[in-house]
Amino acid sequence: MPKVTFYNLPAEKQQKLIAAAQSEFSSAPLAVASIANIVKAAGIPRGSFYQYFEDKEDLYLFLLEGMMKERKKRLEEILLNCNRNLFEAILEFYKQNLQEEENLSGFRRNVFLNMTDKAETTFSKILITENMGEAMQKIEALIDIGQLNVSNDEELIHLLKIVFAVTMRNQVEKFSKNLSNEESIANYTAELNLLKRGLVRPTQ
Amino acid sequence: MPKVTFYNLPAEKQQKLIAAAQSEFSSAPLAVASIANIVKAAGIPRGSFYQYFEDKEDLYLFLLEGMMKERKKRLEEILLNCNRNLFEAILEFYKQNLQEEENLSGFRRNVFLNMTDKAETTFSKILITENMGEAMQKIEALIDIGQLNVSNDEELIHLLKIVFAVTMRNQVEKFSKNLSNEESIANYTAELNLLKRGLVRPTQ
DNA sequence: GCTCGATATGACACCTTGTCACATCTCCTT
DNA sequence: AAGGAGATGTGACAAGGTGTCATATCGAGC
Repeated sequence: MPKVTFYNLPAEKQQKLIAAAQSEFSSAPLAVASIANIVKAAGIPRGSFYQYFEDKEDLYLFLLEGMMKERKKRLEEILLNCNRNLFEAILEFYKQNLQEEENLSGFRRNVFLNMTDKAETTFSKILITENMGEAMQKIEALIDIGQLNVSNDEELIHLLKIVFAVTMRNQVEKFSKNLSNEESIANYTAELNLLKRGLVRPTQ
Repeated sequence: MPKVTFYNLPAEKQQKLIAAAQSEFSSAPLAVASIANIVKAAGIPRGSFYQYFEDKEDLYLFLLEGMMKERKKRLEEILLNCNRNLFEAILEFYKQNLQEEENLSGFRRNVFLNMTDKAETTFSKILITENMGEAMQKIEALIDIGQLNVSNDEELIHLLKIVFAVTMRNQVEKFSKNLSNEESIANYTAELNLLKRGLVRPTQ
């Protein structure tokens, strides 16, 4: 996370640096992106960069967290619009993500195609707030648990992790195989339906 | 993949290079590992390295593919031992993986914590052979599809992709949160059970 | 106007990668 | 046995990346 000096910067300068970083991380994955390019685009000297962030990854995760928070907010809105139906909402969320990615920068693409554990942890906060208690109440306000085949909080967390894993895999596949939006949505829908009804044939 | 010159090398020299690479990639993820260390450990000049492999990533994916093939073979054995029951077998497979990782090199750890799309694609071949036809027949020889809640090949592929995604996520979580084997197996078992019975409460 | 801690700056040491001109080997032909 | 062509081996090197540090500058309080 940024150092205090970054937050003390005039908002304008912060934005310029963020924009420069977004641009660089859009055209190159973390390992390939260069600080030289970022500071050049932002118009700051190299030494200053290290006043604001620990290193390249620090800045990267900061951007990622910003994106994640914004996505989380969007998902929560969709959930409320879908009567708290998790599966309806997550599909709509997925569709909207693909839509946005059509225009949007390649940042998400690079994130998905190079998923480090730190990025994944940051990302998983979209769906999963892990710590029991207060956070669970918020989840239960957003998701109609009555519809789900779980009997306690622990199972609910597992369910969310499953949905997260499947969603991520489809996103990655979309980028890595260059699927069309329609193909990807069809795949994702099929997998969600499988998830819903169960992978094992019921014994009668 | 390696160039022909690599395969023309005496087996001993090949092995030394592979061992050196394994060691380097065990102590550092792809982006951090250095060719200098590998060639030093293998006792070959830097220039030679580029006769054998395109670059660092080429070697990395080659190692990964070797590991994947070996894992795939192991999974197939387990499937046959488990009467072709996919879920029983995949759990046993998971357990054995954790066991091995206790002693084994940190290579797998670094792979899981830094999953690029290329690595994931290589890896997904453990379970999924994608191309229809011949490959599907092999899958059907190994997995008792009668137990599964699918009605065609396409759905079967989706099912396998789901299982792959969930398995991967648990592996990553195991490493990234430093879970004990027992914790990780308990989580994985819980998620498999959820998958089997379905995430949505059946409407009566 | 002075002082001191915080911030800004860019030259620099150190490290990596991939290449290339040149040396050496291998094996076929004569 | 000599020659030669193509494959392979080799390490010095250019280009470029990272993080640091000595030094300059700023800014608030007295």
